[in-house]
Amino acid sequence: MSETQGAPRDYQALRVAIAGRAGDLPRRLAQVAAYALEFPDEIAFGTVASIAASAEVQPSTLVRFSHALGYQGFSELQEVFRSRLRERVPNYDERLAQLREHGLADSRSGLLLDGFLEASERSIAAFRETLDHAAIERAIDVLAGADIIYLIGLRRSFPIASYLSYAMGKLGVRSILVDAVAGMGSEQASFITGKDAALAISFAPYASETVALTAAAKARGARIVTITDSVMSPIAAPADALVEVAEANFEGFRSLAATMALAMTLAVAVAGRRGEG
Amino acid sequence: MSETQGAPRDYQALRVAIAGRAGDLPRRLAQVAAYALEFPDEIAFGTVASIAASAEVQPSTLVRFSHALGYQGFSELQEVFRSRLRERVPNYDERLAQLREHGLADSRSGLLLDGFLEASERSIAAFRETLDHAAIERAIDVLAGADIIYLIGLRRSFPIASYLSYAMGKLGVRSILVDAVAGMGSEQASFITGKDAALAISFAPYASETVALTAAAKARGARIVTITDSVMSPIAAPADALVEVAEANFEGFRSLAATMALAMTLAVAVAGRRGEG
DNA sequence: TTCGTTCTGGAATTTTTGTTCTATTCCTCA
DNA sequence: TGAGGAATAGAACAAAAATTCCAGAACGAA
Repeated sequence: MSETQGAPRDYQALRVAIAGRAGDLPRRLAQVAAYALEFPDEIAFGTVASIAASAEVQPSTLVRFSHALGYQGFSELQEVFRSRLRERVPNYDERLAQLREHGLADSRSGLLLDGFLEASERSIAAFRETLDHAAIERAIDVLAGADIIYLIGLRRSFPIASYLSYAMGKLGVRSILVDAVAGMGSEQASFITGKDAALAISFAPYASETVALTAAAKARGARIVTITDSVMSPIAAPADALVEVAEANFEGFRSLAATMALAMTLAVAVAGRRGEG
Repeated sequence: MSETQGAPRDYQALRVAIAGRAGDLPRRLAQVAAYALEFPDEIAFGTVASIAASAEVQPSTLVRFSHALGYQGFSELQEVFRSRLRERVPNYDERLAQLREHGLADSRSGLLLDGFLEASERSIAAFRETLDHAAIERAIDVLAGADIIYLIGLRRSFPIASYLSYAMGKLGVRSILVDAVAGMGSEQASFITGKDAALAISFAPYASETVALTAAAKARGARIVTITDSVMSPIAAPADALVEVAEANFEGFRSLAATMALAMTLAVAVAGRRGEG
């Protein structure tokens, strides 16, 4: 019966309300407030029990928190968090309309293409969020200081390495594409010296040749720049500079979009750095 | 206990699965399939009862639908629809905030990276708007009907060709990567027959070897699929199927994002088409 | 048509979920 | 230092949810 009044109906207003009251809230409620602002998606989709566990409070605390903000119960508060996601994912409706317009909505290849395009978008978005700018600067420093850059990337990473080879060639940066055709890889790599650098690119499951070539380059005194998907990667350890890229995948194939943009950046930035010096 | 296996874990893959099976599904399940593709938000947020009412089916039908797709229950399917909203692509304002947060706004490499990432996004968006679905279907038809697929792409297009070589190898589609190392290209291409197809990729300024190799393949009776940036391209004329892709560029380097997604689509679609037949 | 199989609707059942309640703990202030 | 009041944890409960089950309808094959 009784109408809920003071409680915000939309997410942005709720954020302001939470932030404003966070100071004079009891300990556990303040804890929930901080959690809510940091993990809104959890609040939107979780259950009282799961959120409570994740925020390390009791389920009843969430209900008290909701009451404190003027809601009748937790469900009412949760509805506001859900509305935020309902307020249309950007472009989503337009994209759907496009899909229909092109008659793709019900063809397999249309959905495939859409899936790969979206995986690329997600990769790019995720890379923006997680990227470590300092790491990229270090990578540029190492590569700009090198005499010759050896590009090591096989299988899925080979397109990246070969693109770098093309771009660096165009920009006048001396580089050698180490391809493992007929065991040539280790021979090519044997010319590497302490004045050079190796740019190793590898993603799970890490090609063993890439790991071996990187280790060999390191052993010969070259500096190592690594592009990979995790600090646990076998080519992470020898790296002087490590850039992490986590690509989204679709149908078992990972996007290359973020890594490719990173590769372009490195090539242009290294050329630029040298041009200055 | 028993693990769910065949069922897709991410939304885009699930869409493909639903669309693929919609044809051979019983009446009410097909009705749910159509509803799910049209109102994914409802599935993500609603309850079995509310969704059932909205889709005009019985609650049990939703559970049956989930089972039909390989899930243990409706909740498992719903989780996939929720993941779509969790992984939503941030909008422009959020991106700007990220840029500032990372302090990239005033470093050269940060701006470079942002520029290349944005060029990729623009390419993807533009491709979505201009794409010719029928052309892609024709390309898939030609490639699926071929005995061996010869992949022709040099310079900037070489990463695409080499990626296709990798993906097709993984998918069990016979292909040969024509690389022009030491003039080998024309020799490799000389084995091509009328049962084969050539997939030629080239963008302005078109590499003369690519043009020559494509013409040679055509002369030997092979069917030609072309990925290029204009119908005026020198490899457009001999094409049996032509897919146009216009990539955005930044600092003189064109993105590869849209072309790469197209390449992945072709590889998976061709493998899928062959799997059926 | 008849038989057997698959599909469907709706109620019954079980599980999960949100909320309430109360004993206990933690502060604050005299 | 101890009384009084607010805050909290955790169990108990009631409501709502997902899932299962089964009788009957629809469908396809013989």
